[in-house]
Amino acid sequence: MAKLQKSIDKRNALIKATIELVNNNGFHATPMSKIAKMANVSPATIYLYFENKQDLVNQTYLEVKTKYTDFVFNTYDQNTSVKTGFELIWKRIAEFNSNECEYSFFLNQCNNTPMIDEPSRQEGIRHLQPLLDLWKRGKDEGVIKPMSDYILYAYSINPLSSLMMAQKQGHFQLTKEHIEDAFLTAWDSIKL
Amino acid sequence: MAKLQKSIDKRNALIKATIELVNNNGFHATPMSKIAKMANVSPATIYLYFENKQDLVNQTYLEVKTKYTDFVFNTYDQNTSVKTGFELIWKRIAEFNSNECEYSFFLNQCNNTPMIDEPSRQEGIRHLQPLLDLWKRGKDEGVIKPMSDYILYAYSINPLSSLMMAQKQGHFQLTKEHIEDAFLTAWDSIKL
DNA sequence: AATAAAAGAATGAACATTCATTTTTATTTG
DNA sequence: CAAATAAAAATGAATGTTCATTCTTTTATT
Repeated sequence: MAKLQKSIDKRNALIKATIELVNNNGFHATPMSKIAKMANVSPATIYLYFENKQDLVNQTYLEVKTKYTDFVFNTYDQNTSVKTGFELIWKRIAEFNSNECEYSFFLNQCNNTPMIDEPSRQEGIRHLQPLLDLWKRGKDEGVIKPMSDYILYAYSINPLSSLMMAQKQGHFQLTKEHIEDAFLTAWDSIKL
Repeated sequence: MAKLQKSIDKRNALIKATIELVNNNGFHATPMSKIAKMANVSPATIYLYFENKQDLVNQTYLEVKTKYTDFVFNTYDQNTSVKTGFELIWKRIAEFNSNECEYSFFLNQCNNTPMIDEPSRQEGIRHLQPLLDLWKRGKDEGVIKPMSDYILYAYSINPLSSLMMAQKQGHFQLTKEHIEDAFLTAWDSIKL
């Protein structure tokens, strides 16, 4: 195997291990030694790839956030109605939450704890720009309530995280119908 | 001051310090020594009031959750329409989130991380029973969508937490109008 | 043979918890 | 009521462990 590929594999294994361990134990209860063990690597090797633990978790966050937004905006087409555009994005988010539960859970934890440092957090938010642009257009066209983006987000996107969390904790099983209901509810709550 | 009173004061100071420090640093980045210092107490004293760190944070969680539900259901009257009942509860939750930001933030962090152990988490959930009962009645009367309580919660209650988090991070300022908008949105999203 | 990557063991700091004393409060006795 | 004693509460320092990070040596690649 080529040298570079081997390095990438190691880095990926480290990031994967970080996600799994942090999801189960939280950032501070996840020792570097365990991350190393799970990635089949010596603790010292982590420091060839990352500056320190904070850097490891920051980079993990940005990597996951990038996977998220790449997936979410992949099918998005700017040249549609606001509603259609929103539906495309929303359903991709739902799909991601459902299929990539580990990633979603990790992002959720990052968003709700002081685990990630501020610059990385800011950069993570910037990835959502296409959705904010769509909402801007929706407000201009008078089809979306003229509310703060934070409120729109809180009402239409965040519920998906809550559902995912509830599902992860085994409280119930999300079905296709749930998703359809939830989408209509989301749209109802932001449309004019 | 009476002896017992003195003890309660110490315990309260410890719980207050725990909330503040965990809010800012997270559970595992909050050493017992700092909690002790902030409460003006020796580290050893903590162990007179709590078994260990996990017990301290579990008890803090239940205490805050109790404050929350006591406040939230205080004005609630079962003998009203479902909508009125929901409005009473919802607006109290909004008020609590807004006025007791520290408590809300703490609860939010507890709900989104593996910080609290499962039995305490379960007990915390049980406190919400009156709201679940109201939803049951609403579904029976045909005024609330026949969806899982988790979805109802995700759509009508969780957004408040998101807004509170956004506000705490200084992204925007919640006003009376925001709250009113948000309530209508919440009701729209669960009513039939 | 030279260089780069990786490893395991070592280091030192931070931490949760306990221990040995001291201080405060309550109780008994003259 | 006051002095003496017992009990409880509180403390600062000590303990043993865990951990992030670094150092030195070994292994793989060029």
